[in-house]
Amino acid sequence: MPELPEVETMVRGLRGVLPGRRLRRLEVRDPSLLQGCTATSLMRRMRGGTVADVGRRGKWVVIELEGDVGLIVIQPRMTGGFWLIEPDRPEHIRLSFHLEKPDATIWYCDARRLGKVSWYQDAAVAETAFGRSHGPDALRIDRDDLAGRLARTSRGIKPTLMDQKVLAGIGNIYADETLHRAGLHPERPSSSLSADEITRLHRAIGEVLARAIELEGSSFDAGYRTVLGLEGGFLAQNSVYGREHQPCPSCARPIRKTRIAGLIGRPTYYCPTCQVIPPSTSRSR
DNA sequence: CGGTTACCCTGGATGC
DNA sequence: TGCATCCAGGGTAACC
Repeated sequence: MPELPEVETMVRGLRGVLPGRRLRRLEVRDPSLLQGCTATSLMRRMRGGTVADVGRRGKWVVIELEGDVGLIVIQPRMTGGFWLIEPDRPEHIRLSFHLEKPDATIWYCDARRLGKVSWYQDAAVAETAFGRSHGPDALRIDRDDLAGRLARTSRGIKPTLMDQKVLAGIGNIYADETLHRAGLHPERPSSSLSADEITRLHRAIGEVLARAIELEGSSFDAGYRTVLGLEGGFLAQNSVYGREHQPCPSCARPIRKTRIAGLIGRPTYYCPTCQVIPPSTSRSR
């Protein structure tokens, strides 16, 4: 579920609590999430460690420990999330961070278990691993870098925006919102965008993500919540995602829901009036 | 190599 | 109520 704004919200929540705290014990309740390390080795390493910092790389949550303890990287994927409080006691707990002074527990939960947890020796090793599968962070990429990356591919602009190797952090919701804000059809070949369109798109990415972070991300159903168990407010103010048949905020014509090439089984929402493919760049369908 | 699809998992919503 | 079906915010291996 979580895309950049949801992960950023998790990280901000954790950052208020974890840095400086000593970890009495890390409990791995579901070893199948671990990548490249065993539950025993991870628990042994973490025991007694002190958290130095919590950060975000794309959609990764990075928890760095002091000394040579290394760092834990958590990829929440679709349904992963953290809980700082006990509403009842969350379901689907996969990791428990048992803190001390005062005693407290932070849970990492993941209903669908698609998320991943890994351990890295140090920040440089983690950075290298990240770089192998990711481009620049969507909040930091500059306009010309984005332009160069789009020029290199003819696939639809939406699958390209969601490709973490191109830029890191955008998923299905924010791709749709960004493209609507920029007035671009999701199937426009990436390399067909004009300089002006790229500038618009770059600006829309920054604006949409910043707004979503302010509103603490997007919640629906029983999915994503902030670390305090609260719903994010973005989907109450967004333009297209999840709004099939509802009026476009710009032109009031109905939003359309569809499926597009390159994105298997995932919905795409757009405004057929505000987001059109110019005749010169249309592809046969 | 670029682009696309199958598949990983499971809970919740919807429909009959 | 019970059961079947569909749906989902991500990512990667494998395929054409």
